[in-house]
Amino acid sequence: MFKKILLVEDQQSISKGLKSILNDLDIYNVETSDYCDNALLKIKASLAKKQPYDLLITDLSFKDDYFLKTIGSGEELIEQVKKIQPDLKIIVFSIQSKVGIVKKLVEDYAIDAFISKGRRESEDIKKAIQLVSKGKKYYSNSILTLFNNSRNISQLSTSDTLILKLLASGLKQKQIPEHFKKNNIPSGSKRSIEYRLQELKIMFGAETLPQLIGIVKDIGLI
Amino acid sequence: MFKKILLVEDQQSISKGLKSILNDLDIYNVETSDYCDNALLKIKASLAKKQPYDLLITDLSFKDDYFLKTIGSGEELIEQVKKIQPDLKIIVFSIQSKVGIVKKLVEDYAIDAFISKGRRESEDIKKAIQLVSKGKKYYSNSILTLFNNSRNISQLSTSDTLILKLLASGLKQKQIPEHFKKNNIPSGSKRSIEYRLQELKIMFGAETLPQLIGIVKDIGLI
DNA sequence: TCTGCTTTTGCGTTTTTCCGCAAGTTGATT
DNA sequence: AATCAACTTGCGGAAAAACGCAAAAGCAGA
Repeated sequence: MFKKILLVEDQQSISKGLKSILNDLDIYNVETSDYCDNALLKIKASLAKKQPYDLLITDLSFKDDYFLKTIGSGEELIEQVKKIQPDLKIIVFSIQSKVGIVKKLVEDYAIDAFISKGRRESEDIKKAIQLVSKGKKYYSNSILTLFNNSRNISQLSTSDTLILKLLASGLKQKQIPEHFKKNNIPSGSKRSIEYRLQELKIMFGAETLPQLIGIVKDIGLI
Repeated sequence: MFKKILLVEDQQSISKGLKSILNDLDIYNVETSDYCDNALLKIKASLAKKQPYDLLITDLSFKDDYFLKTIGSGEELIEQVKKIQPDLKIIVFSIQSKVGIVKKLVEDYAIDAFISKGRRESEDIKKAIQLVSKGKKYYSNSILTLFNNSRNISQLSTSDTLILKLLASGLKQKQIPEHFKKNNIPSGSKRSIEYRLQELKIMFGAETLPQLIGIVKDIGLI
């Protein structure tokens, strides 16, 4: 199991919550940092002292509170960390599972786990920590489906998420073309909406529209 | 604003999180209790000392850790509290928004706010506290729709939630009759499923099936 | 038991969604 | 400029969902 953990999270409540979950797993040596620059400094310092961390748990988005910050997101932090300590295990714990970012994290930075905040987060965290400590990967369920297909899912366009939001708000899919036209959004023909919903279903592994909405709600995409 | 608050919540992480949200509102005099019996004792004691609480924030479900507990749920706690201090404002903060329980809390015990944990909880909490301090009520969005209709929604049958779960899991609604038959669940004809989905849509104020699934996901019903 | 209400069920029609086909568009690569 | 792949769009038909109607079943209260 892990011996020295760094937790990077700016919302105090969440970081406290995570700590107590870690305690449940008999992990107590957890340091915290509430912004990325500070986290990177800590990692550098511990490397220099030859007492490196063996796990980094980080959020992706941080409040813009600090004047002197150079690293603004968990993504950048991970990029920097990989340069100085490539073997450090990384678990990302984020509310915004933007498909493109997740894909980049998994494929380019080879993060060891991705957990989306929300329902079942604590179970997910426990699972993730146990698996990662054994050298395995863990990606929370709904994220997993994103990688089970050949398509390029890096960028969900804003109009894709708009379609999903409109559906979740009660519009029938045949009403969406009208909405697109009214707001001068391109590519809004009936058949295009159908096509894109089809693609979205494939992308998220959904069989039906109701399931698709359920999944994107679970992921936190809308 | 409130001067003396009691927070009843057994998960330490959440109670810490709530405290920090309260701090954002410049509220610092918050006592906490992690099980119901203890909470009731505190309320009695403070009444006796003529320094009563003016707000109670409580969860509904608690872990079964304590040997000597007599009050096992937030619901029972509220029932007891109403007997000894009827004017105490009550905010319920719970993950399980079982429709029947919520309805009972609102209609029978006249709780001042109900917030379902999950997306947007901190905003909801802030809104709730501000409104309740002005003597108003606040029920988080998705719960509200439950009360905007004449129907008796106290009891969602288990097969109602089953239908919703099956839909969210990707079954087409025409496949549901087969599933009901296979598992010997009564009232599973195609037309019945249609009828009950119709009722559920009315109940939750949904126009379409995808929206219905979105709503029950938000509520945490499934 | 009778009465009135809700739920269940079947049937048939309308509406909506789904999807194949084919032609046109766009944008990147060679 | 030619090419290729992905996206857009329209048309039309198949599949599924939505819904009105009406009969039957179930159930609670007078």
